[in-house]
Amino acid sequence: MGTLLRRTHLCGDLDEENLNQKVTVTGWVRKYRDHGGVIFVDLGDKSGVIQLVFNPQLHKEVHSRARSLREGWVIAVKGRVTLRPSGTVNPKLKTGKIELMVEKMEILNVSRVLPFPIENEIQVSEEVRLKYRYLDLRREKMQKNLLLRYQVIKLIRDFLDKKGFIEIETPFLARSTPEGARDYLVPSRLNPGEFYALTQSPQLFKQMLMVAGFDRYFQIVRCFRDEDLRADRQPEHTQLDMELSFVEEEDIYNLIEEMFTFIFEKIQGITLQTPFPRIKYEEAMERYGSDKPDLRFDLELKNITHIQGLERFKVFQNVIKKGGQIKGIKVPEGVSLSRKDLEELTQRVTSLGAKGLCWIFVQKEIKSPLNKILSEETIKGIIKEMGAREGDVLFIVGDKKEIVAKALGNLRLYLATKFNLITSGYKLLWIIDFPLFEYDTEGNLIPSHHPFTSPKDEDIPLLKESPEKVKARAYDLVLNGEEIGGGSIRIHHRGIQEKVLNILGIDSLEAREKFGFLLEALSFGAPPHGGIAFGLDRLVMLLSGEESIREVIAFPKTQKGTCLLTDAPSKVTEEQLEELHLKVKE
RNA sequence: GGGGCCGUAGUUCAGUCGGUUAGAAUGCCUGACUGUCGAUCAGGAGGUCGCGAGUUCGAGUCUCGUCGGCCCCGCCA
Repeated sequence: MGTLLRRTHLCGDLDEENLNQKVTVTGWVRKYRDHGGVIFVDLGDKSGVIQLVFNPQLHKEVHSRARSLREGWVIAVKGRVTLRPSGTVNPKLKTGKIELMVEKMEILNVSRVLPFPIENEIQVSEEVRLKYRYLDLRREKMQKNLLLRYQVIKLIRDFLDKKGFIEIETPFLARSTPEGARDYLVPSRLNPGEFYALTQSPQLFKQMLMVAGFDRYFQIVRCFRDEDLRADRQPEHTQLDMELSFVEEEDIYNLIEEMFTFIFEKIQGITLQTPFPRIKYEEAMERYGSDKPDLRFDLELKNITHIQGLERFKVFQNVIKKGGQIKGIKVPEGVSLSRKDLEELTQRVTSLGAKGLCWIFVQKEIKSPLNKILSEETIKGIIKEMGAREGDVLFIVGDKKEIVAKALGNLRLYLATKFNLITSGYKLLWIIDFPLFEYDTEGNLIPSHHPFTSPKDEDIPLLKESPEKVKARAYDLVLNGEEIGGGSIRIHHRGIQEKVLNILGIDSLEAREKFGFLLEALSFGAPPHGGIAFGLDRLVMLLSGEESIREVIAFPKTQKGTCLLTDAPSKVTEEQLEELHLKVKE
C-alpha cells in the first residue's frame, strides 16, 4: 500500500515564509483537542510540532475523519499554511505564529494508548521508559541527546582526519588476556572448548598498528567489560581510541587540547583555556582526595596531622602512631547543618571505611565533640590552620591515608552539591605522574593503568628494587570530576616489556604464551608510540548535562545488565548449546 | 559479594495502630462544546496492592523468602 500524500516539509521547519503555500507534512499526533466544531491537532516529527486545524465548514469530510484521531497515530496531511488569528499565537512553539488548515488527510497507522506522553518532562520510572524505549526515544530530549552524540562523533572524525589520522577497525572477537576486567566470553563452534573474548579495548591491536607503521590511528569503538554497572558504567561502552607513533606526552596533550577546544567551540560555543591544568596524581589525592577531582569548586582537603595536641584524642593518637593522616575540610557558612545532617554525613564516611567523623562549628561558642577531649589551644590551632571564620564548619577524619582521601573526597563532592557550590561550566585537567604499579587487596603488585605503560626513563633503575616508587608515563583527562579519558606512552622495547611483565608475576614462559605476539612485534622495530582513549558516553553525558550515560545511549542495559526492551540475556536451546560444545551447570 | 531507597489503576503517587466496598491526580472511554494549545464541562470504566509462604478471626499494612528497578561500596588493566 503506497502513501498517497508525499511529504514536502518537516513539521518544525514550517514558518511564515511558507504562508499560503500548500504543503504536506507527516508525523505523530502529539495532542488532540476537539472543540465540537474545530479540531486542533499538534502534529510532531523529529523537527518539532505544527498545529493542524480541521474546520468542518471548510472541509467537512476530512474533519469528520479527524474526530477518530488519537495521540500516537501516524498521519500525513496536506493543507494551506496560514497565520493564526490574532490573540491565538503560541509563543512556546517555534511554529506558534502559523498553523496548517488541513484539506486532505491519510491515516498511515493507528496506535494503542501510549504508556506515557511524548513530552520532555515526564514523570515515569526508568523501568517503563526502557521497556518502551522506542517511545522514550521519540521524545524531543532524547532525540536531542542522540543528535548531540552524533555531532560530537562527527566533529572528532573531522578533526582527526585533518590531523592525518585514519580510522581502522580491529576485531571484537579476540583472545582473552589475563589482566583486567572480566571478559565476555564467546564460545567457538569450530574450536570445541575454546573461547574468544569480546575486546575490553583495542589496546594491543592498536599497538600492532603502530608497529605496522600507520603512525596515527583512531577508532570509535565498542568496548566490553563484564563488571557491575553504575550510572556512568555500562557493560558495552563506546570509546574514542587513538594511538600515535614518534610522540611524547607533550604531543598528546597538545593534540587533545586542540581537539577538545574544537569540540567545545562547535558544540557549546565556548573557548576553552589551554593548556589545561596538570595536577600530579599525588597532589590530587592530597588536595581533593580523588584522582578525578572536580575543580568547579574549592573545598580543598587540609592536612592537620602535625598540629600539637591532637594526640590527646586516642583515635588520633593511634592514627599518628601508625603513620596515618588527619585531615579536614572547611565548609563556608556551614553552621546551618542540623543534627540529622551530621548523622547522615557520619554514615557516609563510615560506609566508606572511616571509623568516624569529627566536626567543629566555628562560632562564638564552639560546638564540637572534640571540645571535651582536646585543649582549647589545639582546637584554635585547627581553626587557624584551616583558615576558618565564624560561621564555617570543619569536618575532620583521621585514618589510613587512603581512607581519609576516600572519605573526605566523597564528603567534598556531597557538601558541594548540598551547599550549591558547583559553578556551571567545564573544568578540564590532566592528572599526570601516576604510579606505574599499585597493590591490590591481597597485596599483589598490579598495573595502575595497564602492563604496556612505559615507566618514566629515570625510574627504570627502580623497577627491580622498589617498583612501587616507579612513575608511569600515563595521563588521565578529567572533566568536571569525571574521568573521561586516559592513556600512556607505551613500552616499545621488548626487554623492558618483559621486565614489567616479570615484576607483575608473569614469568617469561607465561608472558610468551599470553603476550608472545606483542613481545615478538616489539622485537621487529616497534617505533616509540603512545595514545589515549576516551569514554564517549561520559563525554556526551557531560555535554548534554545528563547524570547517567543511559540518557545518551539509545538502548542501554539495566543495572543487572539486562535489556528491558528485548529481554536479553535469555536462555538458548539445547541444540545451540550442543553445537557450541557447552553444557549449562544448574 | 555487601549497604541503602523503591515496587498499590495505563502513569505518578497517597493509604493512619492490622479492621467495612483500596483512594487522588493524570491518562483512557462516552457525550457536549467553533480558536484551543496542561482546552473546558458532564458522566463512566479501570486493581493478581510485584510474586510465594507465614503470623492473625482478619494482611496493601507485620515476618520470612523471592523477583524486578535505581543509587552506592567492592569490582571496573
